[in-house]
Amino acid sequence: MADNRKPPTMADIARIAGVSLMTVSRAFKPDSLISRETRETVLTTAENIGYVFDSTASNFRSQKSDFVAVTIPAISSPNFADTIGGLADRLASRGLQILLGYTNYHMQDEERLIEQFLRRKPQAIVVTGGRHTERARKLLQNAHMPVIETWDSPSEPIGNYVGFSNAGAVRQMVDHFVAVGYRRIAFIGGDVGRDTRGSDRRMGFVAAMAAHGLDASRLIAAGPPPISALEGAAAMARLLEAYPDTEAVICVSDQSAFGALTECQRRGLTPPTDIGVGGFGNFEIGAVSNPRLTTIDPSSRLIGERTAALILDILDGRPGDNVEIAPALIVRESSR
Amino acid sequence: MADNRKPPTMADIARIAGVSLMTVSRAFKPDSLISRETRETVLTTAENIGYVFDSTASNFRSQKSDFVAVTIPAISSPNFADTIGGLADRLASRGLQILLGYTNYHMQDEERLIEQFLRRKPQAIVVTGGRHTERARKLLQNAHMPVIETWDSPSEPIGNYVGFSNAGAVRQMVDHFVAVGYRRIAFIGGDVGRDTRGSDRRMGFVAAMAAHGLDASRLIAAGPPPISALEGAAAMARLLEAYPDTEAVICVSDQSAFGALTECQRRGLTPPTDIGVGGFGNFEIGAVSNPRLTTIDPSSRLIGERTAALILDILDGRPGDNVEIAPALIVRESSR
DNA sequence: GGGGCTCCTGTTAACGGTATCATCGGGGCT
DNA sequence: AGCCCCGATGATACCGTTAACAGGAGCCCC
Repeated sequence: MADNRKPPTMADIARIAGVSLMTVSRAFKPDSLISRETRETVLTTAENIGYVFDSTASNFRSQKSDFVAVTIPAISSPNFADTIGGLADRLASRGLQILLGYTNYHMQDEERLIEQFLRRKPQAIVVTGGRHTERARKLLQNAHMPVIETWDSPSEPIGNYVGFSNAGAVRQMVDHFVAVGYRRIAFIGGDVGRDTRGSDRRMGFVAAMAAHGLDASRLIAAGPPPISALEGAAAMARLLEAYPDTEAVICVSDQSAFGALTECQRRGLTPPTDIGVGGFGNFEIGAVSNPRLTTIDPSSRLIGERTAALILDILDGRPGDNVEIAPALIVRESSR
Repeated sequence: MADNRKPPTMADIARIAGVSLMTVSRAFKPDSLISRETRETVLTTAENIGYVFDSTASNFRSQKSDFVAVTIPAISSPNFADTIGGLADRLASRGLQILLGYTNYHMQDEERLIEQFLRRKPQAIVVTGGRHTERARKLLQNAHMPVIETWDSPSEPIGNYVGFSNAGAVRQMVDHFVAVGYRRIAFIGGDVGRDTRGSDRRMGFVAAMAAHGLDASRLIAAGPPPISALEGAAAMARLLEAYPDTEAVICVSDQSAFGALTECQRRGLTPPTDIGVGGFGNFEIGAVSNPRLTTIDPSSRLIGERTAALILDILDGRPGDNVEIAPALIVRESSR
């Protein structure tokens, strides 16, 4: 309990416990060769003098950290939070810690984050999406560590990926809408060029409409992503003014879909008969809204878990296979 | 571009650029004593050979990291996400990086996280709430670094705090409800003993009701925190079965309040006349629901910004003052 | 009795930066 | 001229842990 100037080190423990420094070090590694009682003596001594293990020194000497670096667009999105949760839980069992950063949906910020993270020599790096700045791509390629892209199914992956085609997911929704009879269908999303997953969904919408021989020009850009429920509502208002005969709307997220829904109701339009509404993400809000929202479930948590498994596979020298997640269309009362 | 076995170090740069190792080191510190052109030579060389700065070695030698450790109950809560956002943005300007962990509303998990984080020798540690395990308190007290508790106004702070009285915030809501005429008021929260901020709000409810001479026995525990909208709806159903004459309900969060609201509407009760509903947190959902939710705005982002400022004050040797945040009551259409 | 195990412990040398102090050239001042 | 100061650079030691290797004790088996 003595409060000296310097915090105690393993050398102090060694001296007090009457063993060598190396023995102290071994006492802190769970699977190392050391007798039960020696370990107990060491750990007790450590506890007594208030020793705190120095991860920095450990990482430095062994030339590898116990970090896995992860970048996501926004902390506050429930989807990405679920992914992080699955990832963190699975990695924790191996003593790996998440180093989390968010990009604000800016590739430039992502590049900066990646650069910062690489300085820590993480065991692996996980990024969201398959599009990055030129420099970021180069950094990742030269990083000499597992690189996992998530939430997308990139045509030219840097390393591995765990994700799905955002365009394909929206196609499912369009197919459903067309099948139940909607024809004049619109799309509400964020501004193009920032949120690449949102852009992909928009492109998927256009392609799917074209495949059905339908007009795909009803596109509303609601501002920089992520677009909120309020922005979704405002976009819905603009949509109905521009195209009053719109029969259905597909939104880039459940958040915005919920906003669009409330705007419809404010105007006396009752889903699903007056208008069909679809979202994306399977957020809780879509399950409690009235009517509940038709949506796409991207299996956010599963993405995280599979990413963790993939990382562990690669680190253990097993082959790391890309994972194609199959997003599920969930039909609820907001569409026929 | 040569892809040797070992990644290049400062020594390699020094050799190639024809300067000493120490000069290379200085070239990477922004405010160090080095001529403009020497620095440029060094940095260019570094870029050419694909050098990546080793933060671990740097932190190790200088015996201080550029981390600030932060624990929050859950990643997915918009409130904590905003706090993290404010904190991270302000700290980034000083090159400090957030080391984030979540406790799942478990003090035990928090203790484990704190122990893990302290091994990294962060510059400061930020925890959510003012209640911790005995051991966690001790660890923090002995940590020899700034310790900030947030989202609470602890009676016995470990170090400093940036927060508010959760009980006091709820008192404002009760006062408002009573002032506009509600009397038989209930409270919906999570199970007691886990989420201490939620428990504090519940206690604040009971105390405030007592102060008005009103009965405070209508307390519904809706499960382990955080309680979702669906759980809020279920709790509302139970509440109305147990106490059909309830005039108003205060919920521990906007999420649960929104669920409660939908359950009321499902039963044909129209706020604010048939029943009053209040939430907590000023989430977006309360601003887009119909009717919009009366709530408390805890200034989540401000908490993060003030926490960052407090940390920088202390690190710079300035006096660090505790910050009392004043949560604002926002009256909307869900209450009279 | 000796060779070859296994199990445990110790010795030594790093890992890649930075703190610290020394050195050196040149300009301004007395 | 002599002195000091200042900006720029270099030499060296060292941060706390672990990799790698070297024993030594005890045991089994031929």
